[in-house]
Amino acid sequence: MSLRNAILALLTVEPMTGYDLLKHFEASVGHVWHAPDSQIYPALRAMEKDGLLEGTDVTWGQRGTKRRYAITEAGRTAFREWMDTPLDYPRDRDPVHLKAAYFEWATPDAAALQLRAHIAHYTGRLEQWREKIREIETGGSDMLNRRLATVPSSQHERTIAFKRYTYEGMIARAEAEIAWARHGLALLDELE
Amino acid sequence: MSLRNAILALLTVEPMTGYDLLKHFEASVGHVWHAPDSQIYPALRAMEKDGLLEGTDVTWGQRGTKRRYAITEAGRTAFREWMDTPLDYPRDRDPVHLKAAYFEWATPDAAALQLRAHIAHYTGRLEQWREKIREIETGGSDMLNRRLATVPSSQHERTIAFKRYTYEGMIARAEAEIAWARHGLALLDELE
DNA sequence: CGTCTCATGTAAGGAGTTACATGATTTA
DNA sequence: TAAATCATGTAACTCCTTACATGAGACG
Repeated sequence: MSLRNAILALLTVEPMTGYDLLKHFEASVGHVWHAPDSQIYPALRAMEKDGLLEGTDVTWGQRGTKRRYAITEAGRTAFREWMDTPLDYPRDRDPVHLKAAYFEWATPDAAALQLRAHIAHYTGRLEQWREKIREIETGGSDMLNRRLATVPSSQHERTIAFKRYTYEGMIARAEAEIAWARHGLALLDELE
Repeated sequence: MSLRNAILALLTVEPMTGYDLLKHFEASVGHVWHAPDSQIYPALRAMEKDGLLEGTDVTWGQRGTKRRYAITEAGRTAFREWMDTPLDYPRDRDPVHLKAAYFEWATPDAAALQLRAHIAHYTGRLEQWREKIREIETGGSDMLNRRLATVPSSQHERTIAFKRYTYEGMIARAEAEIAWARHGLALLDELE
């Protein structure tokens, strides 16, 4: 249900088309929750059917139309409810650590390569998340600015703080992963 | 494909029935990769069909039979190949952090409750992973001992080191999650 | 006139969950 | 003899991925 709630979260700011949402998934929420077009469009139709959204056709250019979705009161309620409900934690299922447990079956070079890929992966993410925090701090985040415009200024601090807090968590995790992988490279050296 | 490889990893030690595997998933690999019976049994049949495993019916009690699966040479090769191949990293999709980004929509109490649940979740995992490391260190891990019996003693150090390394990674991650959630609780207090 | 962006889909398949089922064997 | 353990499934469903498709509008 997280996809639906990610969509609801974005639509609390303003009505959007599927394409708008797609772009926001790529540019902002996507750093925490990815969703491709093939998921978004059907989800929007289903959510409209369920009364969480209301879609209206908007003309686009000469002949074209696009569908703009607005969150309904039921949608807002559902989102608030989800926000107040504790999540289920899925059982652990971690391919990277599963593999690391059997590194004696890999060649040392292949193992090292994979640890370096792990570092590269999280280093890349780190950059992106740090960039998001920079955007938040400098007020350069479009989506956040539009969101702030919809809430009383007494809520601005909270709203900003939680976005920042989220990315800080992702960064801390990435740093832990990088440290672990570096430790693994050292271990491979030692064992050779 | 990780499920299949987790199964192959276990069967490199000795042939097992679906039920044996199920128990090992609950007790050892399951701390890194969970799999329920409804996944394991069909997977075993499919893997036998693909030539990765060879199943033989074994009598059990008076009338019963059970099927014991042994890894084939093709299975061993496939496992080694997987071990040498870098993983694809899935796109980020993290419900906890997604939610944290919109904590201003939750009541402060509900947000705090969820952060405490986060701490409780990872504290529990932490205990289990620490216990696994203790088992490894004291030689109290059945599965590891049986695995060690199948490899030359020159490989024992590596084999043990990687198991330990894996759980250390899980522990580091859990500690980062707990620290993040505590930070979140402090933040909620501050903002009130 | 071509290419990029905007716009929206379908279809097949893989992975995993939940619930529903059944029956033999061992052990207390 | 009852309960726990051993043993093995099926069916429906959700979520997500990958690939395949199409077409209009804007811009240079």
